[in-house]
Amino acid sequence: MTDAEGSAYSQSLERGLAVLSSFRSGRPLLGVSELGRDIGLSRSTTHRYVATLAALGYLQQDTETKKYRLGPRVLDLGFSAINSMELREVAAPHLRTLSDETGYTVNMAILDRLDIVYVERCRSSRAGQREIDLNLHVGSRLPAYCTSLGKVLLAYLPPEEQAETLAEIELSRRGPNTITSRTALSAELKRVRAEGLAISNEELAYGLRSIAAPILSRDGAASAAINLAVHSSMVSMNDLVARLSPTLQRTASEISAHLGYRAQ
Amino acid sequence: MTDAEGSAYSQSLERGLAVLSSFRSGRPLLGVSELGRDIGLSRSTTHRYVATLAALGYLQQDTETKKYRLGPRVLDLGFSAINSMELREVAAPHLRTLSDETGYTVNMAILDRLDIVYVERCRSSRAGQREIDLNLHVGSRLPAYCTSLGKVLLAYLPPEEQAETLAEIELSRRGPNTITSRTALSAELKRVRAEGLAISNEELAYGLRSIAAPILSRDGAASAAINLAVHSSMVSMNDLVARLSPTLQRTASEISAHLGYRAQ
DNA sequence: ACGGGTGTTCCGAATACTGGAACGGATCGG
DNA sequence: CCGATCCGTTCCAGTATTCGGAACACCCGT
Repeated sequence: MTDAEGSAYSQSLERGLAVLSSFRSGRPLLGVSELGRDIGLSRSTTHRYVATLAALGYLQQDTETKKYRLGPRVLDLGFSAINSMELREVAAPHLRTLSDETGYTVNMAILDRLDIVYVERCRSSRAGQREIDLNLHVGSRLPAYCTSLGKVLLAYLPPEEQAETLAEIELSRRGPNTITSRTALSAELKRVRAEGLAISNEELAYGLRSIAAPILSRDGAASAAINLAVHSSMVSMNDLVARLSPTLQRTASEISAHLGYRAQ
Repeated sequence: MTDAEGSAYSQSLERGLAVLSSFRSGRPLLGVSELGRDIGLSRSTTHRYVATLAALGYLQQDTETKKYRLGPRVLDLGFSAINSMELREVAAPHLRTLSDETGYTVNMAILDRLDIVYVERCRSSRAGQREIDLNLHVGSRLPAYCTSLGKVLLAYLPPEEQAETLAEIELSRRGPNTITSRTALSAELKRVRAEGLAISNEELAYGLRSIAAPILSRDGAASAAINLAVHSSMVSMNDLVARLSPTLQRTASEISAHLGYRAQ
């Protein structure tokens, strides 16, 4: 096991982060033995990582059970990540305006391999409205291929990268209209790229419609995408595209412009 | 340098996390040399950590500048942290209701040593209202001693722990009414504990008023606090306490009850 | 009292880590 | 055009750091 990953690699760091990553949702409290079993390390080794993480504030030990939970220090990391995006800062006020003007929920997401990751979210201020939730919040992940945000982001990938990505995607059915054929998806992405607008009509889940537009950076790449999400009982597809897409696209262009993008 | 921290400590993990932590707000793009200088490591050693973090998706290399930025993987960590709190899930709907009822911004925070960390935030839906922002969002930190949330959390600390914490706090002036004497703060905390309500009248910043109440867990400790924040031009102090504190405290009690707290 | 679970500590062995040196590229100013 | 100087990256031998088995103290249900 001399150098499987190349010599420029820190085993300890990888293992320590593996410990940290074991604390996903649904497993908030973990013990040393349990963690060791998960990762495949002895209890003593695991304990050293855990102790280190605890000393640094990334983990906290529960005084009763002696098990560990994530510490507040971990929040810092996550939010440095979000805030290090000038993107988000620039976009936030535009998104709020868009949400207020339309009365619908607005989201912004980036692409991480096959997933999209929500980085900003403005819920509709319209009280009493049927909420589309799915337990979505900043940081949530969804598969790219069946969301309007994801399709925009995929569409603007450089050709080779897009091909590689598409090859990895597993096109499982998620909603009534999920695209399950690779050729159909490829064609759809071409269309999205041409129009600068992606539409998802119940591709992710029943009752869920959305349209999305790209945020373009200085070099013309899509660094993020924004969408408008509505419940199908509230807005028809025609209405969504005809009435709301201009506003959405205008907002996207404004944000792009603020980020230094110049249309040629 | 044999064992400064005790033998149960992983140097590599600490250093790797130090690399990650260097990416705070305002420094989104860092190079290997720069990082090495910050932490006090050679470029080669730093590079190994950086390469490891990049391979795992915690960092991304900018193709142009060859510098590194935080990767989406870091978001996962932060959000596992937040979501691993049943606290937050239980509280969210109550906070939304409270915000809708009152029309003001509602926050929830926990204590991390001398700071409070926001873990949930419901902005006032009342359009056009003067926004109190200070660039606050989930994950933001503020000093505990000059915020209503912080004073509640400090007030409910076990006596010894409270004493230790107070000893560490630096009481620098932040707003017109910041408490800058340790004895005054101690007396104030006693009052807060007795009343179950903390008030901050321009202690953190000019024009900022808030009241906060504790969320109590099964063992009677304050696991979090919630507040109502208003602009001083909008609501008088009397109004805030007389009209809004009952609603705030009721909401706090409801959340506490949901978490298993039983008043005796 | 027992067996099996836990978190924790200790230790010698060994391996994964360290940092100086060197390479290749980019960017600068002369 | 050319050194000078920064950068990220790779290589390497020496050793500090990490490894995991064993043992301890503790808690539990039997």
